[in-house]
Amino acid sequence: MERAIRYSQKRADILAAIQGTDCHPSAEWVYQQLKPSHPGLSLGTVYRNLIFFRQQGLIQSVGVVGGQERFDGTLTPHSHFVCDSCGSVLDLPGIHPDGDLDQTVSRQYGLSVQRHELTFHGLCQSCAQSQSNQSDQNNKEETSA
Amino acid sequence: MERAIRYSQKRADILAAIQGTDCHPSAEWVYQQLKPSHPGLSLGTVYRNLIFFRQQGLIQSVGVVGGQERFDGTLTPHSHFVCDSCGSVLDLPGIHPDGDLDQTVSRQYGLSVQRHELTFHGLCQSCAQSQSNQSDQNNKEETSA
DNA sequence: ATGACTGCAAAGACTTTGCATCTTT
DNA sequence: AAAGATGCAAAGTCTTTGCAGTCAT
Repeated sequence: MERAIRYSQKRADILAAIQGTDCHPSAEWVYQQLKPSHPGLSLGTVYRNLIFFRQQGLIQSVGVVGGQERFDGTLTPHSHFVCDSCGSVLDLPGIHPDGDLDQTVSRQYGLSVQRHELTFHGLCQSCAQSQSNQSDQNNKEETSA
Repeated sequence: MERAIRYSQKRADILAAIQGTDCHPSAEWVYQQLKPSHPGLSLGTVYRNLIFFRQQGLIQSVGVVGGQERFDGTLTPHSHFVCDSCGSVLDLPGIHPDGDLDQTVSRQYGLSVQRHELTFHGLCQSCAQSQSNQSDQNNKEETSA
């Protein structure tokens, strides 16, 4: 017998929160986002629904950034950029390897490849800027010392 | 003043353990591996050295698999395969995107890209096999019931 | 001797889970 | 009414950290 699925208002709103942002939220972010409209919301419920949505294929995980798992409501193929300074995650819509790559790797290595992730790391625009300001200031202090 | 670095035997052995395996070990794995030869080893020391080696650029992180961070002593460009069933991590030496890709993304999106990771997911050979055996058995049970 | 490294254990952070209660169907 | 979903809080995992003692230079 199939297990029935009930769409509570909270469940729907948790999914909508993920799908309605491009910040690749963590469980905590979703919880804080919905707390005003759902005062009785529990963090455990958010976690349980994230697991549920991922099992249903409605969202995917972007991986763990700074100790927290981050999620993505966009399912079309795309890559990600992770800022190693502030932890922000950006979509890179145009960037993705060939669709045949999974099959190529499967054959070449005798594996059953189902998907791949291409993730870039570095500094986002604002972190790169503040870091260069920082080093400007350090240089100034060094030379004036 | 530069901070002096002292190479204790434990530190050297922790690094050697990582560099001497292709299993992409976790902190716990390194700890269990070295415990026989270093009975007084502490897990905290392993963690501290992993952080140290990564800062020194001697190892890199493969990311978090099944809740545990996994490390890699191989620094040449290559991709990884993660088995979503057993959590094993494999190197894919031949597979890696163009070297220019980081620069392309930097320009296209106004970011300061420093590196990228290409990671494949699916089932390793042995997990794919046992899973197909499992479903064979399930089919048998269903049809005979 | 100095300062870096380590062991130990406590603390921290994130996530999962058991159970009673509430909701959806 | 039945079964799924939730709240709450405890527990579980992995990792970090403070402090006192040890070790390399």
